[in-house]
Amino acid sequence: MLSTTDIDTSTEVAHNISAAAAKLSIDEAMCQRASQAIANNLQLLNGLFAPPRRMVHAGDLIYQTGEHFGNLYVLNSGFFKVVNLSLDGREQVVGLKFRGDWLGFDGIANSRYTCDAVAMDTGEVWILRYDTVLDACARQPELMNLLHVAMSREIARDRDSLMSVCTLSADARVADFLRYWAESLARRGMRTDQITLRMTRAEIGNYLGMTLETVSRALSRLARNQLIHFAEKGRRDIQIPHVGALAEFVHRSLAPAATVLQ
Amino acid sequence: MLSTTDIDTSTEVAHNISAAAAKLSIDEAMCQRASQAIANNLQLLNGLFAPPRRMVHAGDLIYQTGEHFGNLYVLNSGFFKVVNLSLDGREQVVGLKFRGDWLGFDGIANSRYTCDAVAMDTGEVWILRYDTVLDACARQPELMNLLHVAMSREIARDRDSLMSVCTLSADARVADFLRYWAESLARRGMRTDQITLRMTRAEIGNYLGMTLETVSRALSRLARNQLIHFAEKGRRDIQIPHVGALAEFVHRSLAPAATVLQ
DNA sequence: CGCCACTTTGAATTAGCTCAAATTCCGTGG
DNA sequence: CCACGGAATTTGAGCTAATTCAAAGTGGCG
Repeated sequence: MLSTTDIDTSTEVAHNISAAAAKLSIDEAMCQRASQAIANNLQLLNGLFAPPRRMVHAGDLIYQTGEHFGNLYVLNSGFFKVVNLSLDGREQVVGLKFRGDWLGFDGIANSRYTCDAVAMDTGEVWILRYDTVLDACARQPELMNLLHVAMSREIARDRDSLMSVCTLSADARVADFLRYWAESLARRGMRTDQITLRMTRAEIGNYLGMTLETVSRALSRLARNQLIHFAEKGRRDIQIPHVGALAEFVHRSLAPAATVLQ
Repeated sequence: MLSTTDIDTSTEVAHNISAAAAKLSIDEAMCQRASQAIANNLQLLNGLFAPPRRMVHAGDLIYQTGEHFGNLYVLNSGFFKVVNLSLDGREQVVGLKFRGDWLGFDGIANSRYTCDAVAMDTGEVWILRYDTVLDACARQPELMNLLHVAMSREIARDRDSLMSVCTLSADARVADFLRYWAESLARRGMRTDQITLRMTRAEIGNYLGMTLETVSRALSRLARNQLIHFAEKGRRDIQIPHVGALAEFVHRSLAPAATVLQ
């Protein structure tokens, strides 16, 4: 476990806790609402812009580091990864995107995209010209809010990723990754008992800041402890009998000693 | 070094490289422009809103996890940290903020702030009601752009943080942290040859995903190798003879073997 | 001036990495 | 439909970077 600095937060701690709880607890009703909200948002965008669509397949680039910025993208279906590239050749998966998510915000600041956006499966991307969106925003407060909420979510999610990488053990990080993936599906009305990872162990490891071997070992340990099961054939399909158990495991793995994986 | 997945980016690689280069190279002229741009932005905001100001001191909370969202904050002076809290009590420094930066974007998505924003020194914060900003945005494209650019920057910066933590060794991470801090000062027209860290080793370690001892050792190694010097008295003040040398060290530490710190 | 928080440094331990080999999977072409 | 080959995965063994634990040193502030 890594160090946690002691930062003064004496006041309103109880308030904090209950608010933080809101980050986590995921139930059926919430998922339905989330799914409906995503559908509504897509409908709103469709009504406003009737945007051109692009079908993509695994490996297709939506946009690329250094490319001139001009479009934002909204994902109607599919699974996508965002890959940061550094000068010295490092590649880092910094985000995963699903139906209803936006792509391209990183390009606004410098009129160039600062990462690659890559499809991990067949999907449909809606293309919105940023200029057009801005114009519409000025007239449609609802749209402006939608846009800001999307950016705000991305900021909050990125921070959670950093916290994961900085504070969790490898096993917990993998468990948390699966929980996040399942939860992302749940919020979009998809089943979560059986999920198909669209990423290799190497990609997962890259995203989580560990080697592919460590990912493999962590998955094996989770399976040995019944937190997940592999489908008979193919190790890309993973059964998650109870998503809550993964969250619980992450929590448990923070406790000083005692009950961890075998 | 951690794994880097092989992701297909065969096309336009040269384009990528030069674009990625733009992320890094920092020169005098660029800093002057950046500093001027920040001043202009602050002036614009002041003209539009004449926002109420708040003087803060080290340790003061600007806002707190769970608190109802209503304001955005613009930093006129000072140094600030953003701290993510998790249900289970983990604390993670997820961002550092300086003059011209905004605080509070994380609150837009769920009408509650999802982290704490804390002053690390004396400073002045401008308080903007989000409603008011939205109204003004609808009439002032320039303001809307300003806001989006600020959010976009934050997204891009968060990704860079994640990449640092995931791909760099402890020594390189500390060096990169110092480089980032110095560069942030440079972009605001402040001197960078002698900087004062406003964070304890524990806080730096938390931010970088390592223990305070590792931070201390890394700083000692950097000093031993003349990349930095400690002021005669007090280990909070650090001299950086040549910021570029830090970037070069980070780069060098990525090379398979050879020349690393002693 | 003395306390307390922060920092440094050392020694021992360990989580996760590297290297290596065996196995499984999947797409392709016969 | 099946055989083949390359890519992905698993697992083991040894190693190393970073952690933990401990103790001494230092500095700022009341």
